[in-house]
Amino acid sequence: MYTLVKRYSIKIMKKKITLKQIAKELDVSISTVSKALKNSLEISLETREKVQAFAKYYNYKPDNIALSLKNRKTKNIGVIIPEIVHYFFSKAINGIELVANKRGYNVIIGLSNESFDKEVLNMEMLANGSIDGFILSIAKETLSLQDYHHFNETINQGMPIVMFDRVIDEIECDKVIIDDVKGAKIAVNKLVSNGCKHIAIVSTKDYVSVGRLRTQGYVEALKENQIKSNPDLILKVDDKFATDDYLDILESEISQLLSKNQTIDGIFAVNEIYALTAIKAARKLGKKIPEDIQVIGFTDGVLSRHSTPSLTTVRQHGQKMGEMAAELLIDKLENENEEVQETYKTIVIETDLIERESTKKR
Amino acid sequence: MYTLVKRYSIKIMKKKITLKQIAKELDVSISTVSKALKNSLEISLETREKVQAFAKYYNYKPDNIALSLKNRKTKNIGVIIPEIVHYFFSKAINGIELVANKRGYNVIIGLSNESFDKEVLNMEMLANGSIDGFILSIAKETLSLQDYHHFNETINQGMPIVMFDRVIDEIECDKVIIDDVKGAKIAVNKLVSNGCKHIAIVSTKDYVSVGRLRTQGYVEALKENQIKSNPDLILKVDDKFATDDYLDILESEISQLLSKNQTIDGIFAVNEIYALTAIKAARKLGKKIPEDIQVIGFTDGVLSRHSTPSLTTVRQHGQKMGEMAAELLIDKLENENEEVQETYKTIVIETDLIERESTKKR
DNA sequence: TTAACTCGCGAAAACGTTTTCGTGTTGAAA
DNA sequence: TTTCAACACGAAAACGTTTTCGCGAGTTAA
Repeated sequence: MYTLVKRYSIKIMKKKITLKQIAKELDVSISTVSKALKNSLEISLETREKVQAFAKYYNYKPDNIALSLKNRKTKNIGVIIPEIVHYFFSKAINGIELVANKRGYNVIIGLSNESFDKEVLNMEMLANGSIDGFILSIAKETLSLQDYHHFNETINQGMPIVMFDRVIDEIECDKVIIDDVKGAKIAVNKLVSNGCKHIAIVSTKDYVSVGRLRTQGYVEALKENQIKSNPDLILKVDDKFATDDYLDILESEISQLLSKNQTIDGIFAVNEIYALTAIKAARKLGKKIPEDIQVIGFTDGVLSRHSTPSLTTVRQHGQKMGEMAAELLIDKLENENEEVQETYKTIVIETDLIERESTKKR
Repeated sequence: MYTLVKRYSIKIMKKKITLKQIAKELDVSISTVSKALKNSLEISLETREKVQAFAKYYNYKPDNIALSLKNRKTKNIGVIIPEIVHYFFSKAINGIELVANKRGYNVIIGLSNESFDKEVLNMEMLANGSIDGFILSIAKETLSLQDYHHFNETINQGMPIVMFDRVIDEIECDKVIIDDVKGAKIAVNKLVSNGCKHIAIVSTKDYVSVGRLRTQGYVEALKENQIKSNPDLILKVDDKFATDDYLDILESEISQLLSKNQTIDGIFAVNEIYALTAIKAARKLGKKIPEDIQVIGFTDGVLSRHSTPSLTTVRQHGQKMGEMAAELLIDKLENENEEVQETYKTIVIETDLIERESTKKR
């Protein structure tokens, strides 16, 4: 890494201009300037035109901070997510930013890195006036600690929260989720109708709610198809094994599962990495995908589309979830006055199945 | 998509408390409260303790907006990037957020979606007091239009900008870049020393500076290795073909290149998608990777690691770039007073080669 | 001529801080 | 007793807006 340094001469700066300066220049009062810029009929046409011309020339724009202080609202929304280098979450932010921008709001990002402390810190940092409301998805550590005081305190302060994807039932706020159980059922049903008799699942430990719910959907779907669920076929791995450093451990666990249960002909994995690792492990054991084993992953991402074979997935619509969350939050922000009786919505986004090469064509 | 609505009874809100309210409750002046909370010796120990206890009980925190107005700084930095669902940019944000948070700053995200208008709009929206400075990477449309007035205006207003990755030489500001020419040379040299005689490049049109520079590095590296560069082996595709909708077109272009030049035994691609598509096309033509053709991609991402064969890449250190950009910006923000003679730095981050399965082991 | 009105504008408060500059009270030194 | 410093605190300005209210000058109607 090296550095180049250049020196430049001083530039004539055109600093931002204020109402006060305009007033002084034109020899009128601040009030008059303010009203003239709003085209108030209270001010004579002559004065209005003079002020507007001057303001335009100097490219006057009201100061956001002063406006925020006056109006007691910032037009910023805070987004706290576990990580950003992640297809689903970045898609969600994309959706949030889209809607926020359209409706005149800015988006402030805070990353919890799945840590409880960082989540709390980030929220405290933003809750002191920087934003009007939160959109968030809860850190895994918070979920396992089950300490939700920071959410409740924020809500009690009168700051609205919208949770998405990783939510907690007991917290009273708007929520945007997918039906994990149903999504898992769709996947398992697909495997069954594609002829699979012995379907395994690669899931996370139960404290990650999405893992728990998807496992539940798997079990229910089997039952509905009159297939006896076999505990040996349920693998719950520690979720840290989805990070690159632990891929080997993940692969060997899946490998063991497949070796001990040679009859497995279908795998449902609760995320992309698990699914791809399962395919890798299966291949090393001489299995062909999808001929010998068919694989479906939950969570659609770039990997699914570009892997070979490409992966059949349950699509989560991250962007849509972000959009809905933003709409929900801004609706609440802009109606704050009238409503007395609070109502909270939970929006459930439908999942759908993207069929690719890891399942058989029918 | 369906919606559940729940109703809850009204909660007793603990709204945020202000200095004024504390002052009133304790029957002292606002100034006294302010000083007491800062533990100023001007205030008697007794009063200080009383105020601090009260403030702690009511969880007093100074209002950020009021502080911003008073101090004329927001402790927010604005980040404008072309897209966020993108490994490199999300890594960069990760780095930015890391440093910003550590140094007490928040990060406001604006997405240009590669559009000039959105870039301008986003910057105007944020420049009116919401932030103290910008970190940005320029939209492709802006690069092709070569209209940079918004950057210059922002800088002239006295608001610092740090550009990263996609930068413009003529703009006077701090920059964080990689040495694209050098990175390309590293890749091509690797192919040459691995025995490749006929190396092709899959690049973008020249107005995308990184494409142009990497092509330049490719040409120079060939020359340095006494290999005559063959124009037929240089494919410059429209960069929109990197989006999923146009993958087929991209693939057929690469296919043609390979069919017409059967001697090709090495491919250097300026991004991950191009590289993976090249592998796909080559395989369909019966070529084995890396035995028949070795492939190296610029830009390391998730796909490179998880594809089969995994892809040898030139790593770009997106996170590092983000971190450096943030440090640079915040350094500038916190030194604003003393410096008169402006100096601008350009930091060049070294690239390195990650060897994976798409090149031969030596 | 006077009362009532309209017109055009300015003063001031408010939002929540921080900080400078008083000011009244106390105690001690002269 | 007088003088002066130290002490403990308050008033007010400032940051940049918006908005309510008041006020003087001019116009109209009685």
